[in-house]
Amino acid sequence: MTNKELADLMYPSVTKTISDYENIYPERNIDDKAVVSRFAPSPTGFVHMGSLLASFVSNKAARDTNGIFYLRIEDTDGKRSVENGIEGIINDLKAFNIEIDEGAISDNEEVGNYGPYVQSKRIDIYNTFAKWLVENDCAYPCFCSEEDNNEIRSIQESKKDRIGYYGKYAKCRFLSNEERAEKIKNGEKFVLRLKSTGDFNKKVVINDLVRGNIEYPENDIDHILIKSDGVPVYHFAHVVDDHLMRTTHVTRGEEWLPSTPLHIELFKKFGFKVPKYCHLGLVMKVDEEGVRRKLSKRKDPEAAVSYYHEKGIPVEAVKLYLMTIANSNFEGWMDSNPGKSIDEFKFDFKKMSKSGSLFDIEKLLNISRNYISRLTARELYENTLKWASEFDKEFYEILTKYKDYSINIFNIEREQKKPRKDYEAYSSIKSQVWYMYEELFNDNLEYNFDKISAKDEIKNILSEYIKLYDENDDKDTWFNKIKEVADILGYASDMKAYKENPDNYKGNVADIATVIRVVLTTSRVTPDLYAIMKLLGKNRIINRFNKF
RNA sequence: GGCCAGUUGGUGAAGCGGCUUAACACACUGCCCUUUCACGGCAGCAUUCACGGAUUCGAAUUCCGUACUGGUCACCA
Repeated sequence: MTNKELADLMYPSVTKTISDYENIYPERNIDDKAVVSRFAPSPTGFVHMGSLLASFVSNKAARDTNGIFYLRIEDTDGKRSVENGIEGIINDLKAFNIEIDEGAISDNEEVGNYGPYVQSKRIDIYNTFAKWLVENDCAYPCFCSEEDNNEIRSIQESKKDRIGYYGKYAKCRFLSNEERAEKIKNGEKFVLRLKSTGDFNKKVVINDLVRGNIEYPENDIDHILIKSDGVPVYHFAHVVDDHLMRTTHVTRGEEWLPSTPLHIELFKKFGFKVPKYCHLGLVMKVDEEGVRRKLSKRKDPEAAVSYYHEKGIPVEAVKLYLMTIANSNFEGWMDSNPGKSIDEFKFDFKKMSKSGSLFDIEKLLNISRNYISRLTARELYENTLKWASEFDKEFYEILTKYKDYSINIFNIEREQKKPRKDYEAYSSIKSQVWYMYEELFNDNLEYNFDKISAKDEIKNILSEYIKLYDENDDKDTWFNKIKEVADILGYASDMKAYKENPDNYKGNVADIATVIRVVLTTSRVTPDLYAIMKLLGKNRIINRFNKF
């Protein structure tokens, strides 16, 4: 019995040939240097920080070269799929402005000429390629059960042999086509296995854009290509899809490095060009026990990109952070190109770190803080309002009710060359401006006084001060009045004099200012007091003085 | 256990054989500026690049070995 006859028996429904598909999906008509890259997640519903980095990087590489970036959904494992999982991923990408040229755009729609972009809809294609492999003696049906495989494994373990279905252990490889046909006709379940011609003692070189040349032993394992349910495994789908979709750059996590020799063998068997590989280091974190490990979807809330939305960290800040992890020269580039957009930065795979980088939330927050500080008061108001509408209803209502007032608050020491940097995320703003709103400045206030904390003395200072306060004062006059209070009550109004002889005074102007600040806001850390008092107005100031 | 990769300060990292008495950024500490809070400025923070050997006039940078960390070895991706 010929291979052709066996192939027909195994895949009776196949009507097309590989060359039919080559015609349907021709070489892309784009520049030689243009990168065709993709993001290929399982539809689990949300994007992991590591995948976001991968998609960000491959998107950037495509953009930089006027290439194509597409989204392919790898749903060959039903267990990993989640209802509306595709939409979840698309929304996450959208939120980060990662634009897709082709691929799935919702749970059941897609755009582009190289589809379907959902693997479960490509079974006919896979079968065609599978059939070709059988015909050309590159693959065979395997009838081994789970028990058979376990047995092989335990023999290998006891002999200290390499684990796997290969060489003499590949039982079904030695069946005749007649035997195979008979089993199939009897309705026996089978998987399709690669008939590997690799030699473990020979080396294959992976030319990785991130890591350079890596040598691996050739693959000699007869890997499963198509499962008994007729659905391909990742390895097979990767080779078929990335060839047919004319991918030039495969960007994926380094966990795929060990199976790359298998992928190369498959590409070569088909006579396809091997794409360029870019294996990225994993994104790590240090957990409570001080152990460095991969950022985990289950254990680490910050692994999910939705976490950054809830926190109110601007998308742009996250992108900036990702770029600093991706290419460490990015920060320097930013400094020497102030005001330029991240889009103008030229990304380079070769500058990526080979080792997994630790996810540094402090650094992210710092970037976010800087980013927010450069927004105008109005932009900050709009962004915060948008965030609050989703995550803090109370604050949303207040912001809506006091729009202009809120913008004035946000404008304190903003829109200047060196603005304040006190908001690290939209979610942290409320806790830093709450005292400006009467609705929030009510009972159970906790005052955080510093040096002066005796109630009588504070009352004293307040009553002296309120006699002098005039809300029409300019900043100098305003300050001089605080000095005046200092003098009256035995505090130093001149800092230099105070520093020379601190013992001559009860304290200094700074202490007086702190008292006023804390009574008005409960906090020792606030923006410019003068501006705050202007916004509060004299009536509320008096109320708060009395309330204390 | 086999195979592969990685290992520079608290963190992200630059470094590609002499320009490195190891850049830059974050964090931290101190000082200065200052009415407060910030911002900013300055200074400090690895005599040393996991360890051991080798090559070299010279090594964080090349080679070998060891250790550690991570990945992988599924009809998961």
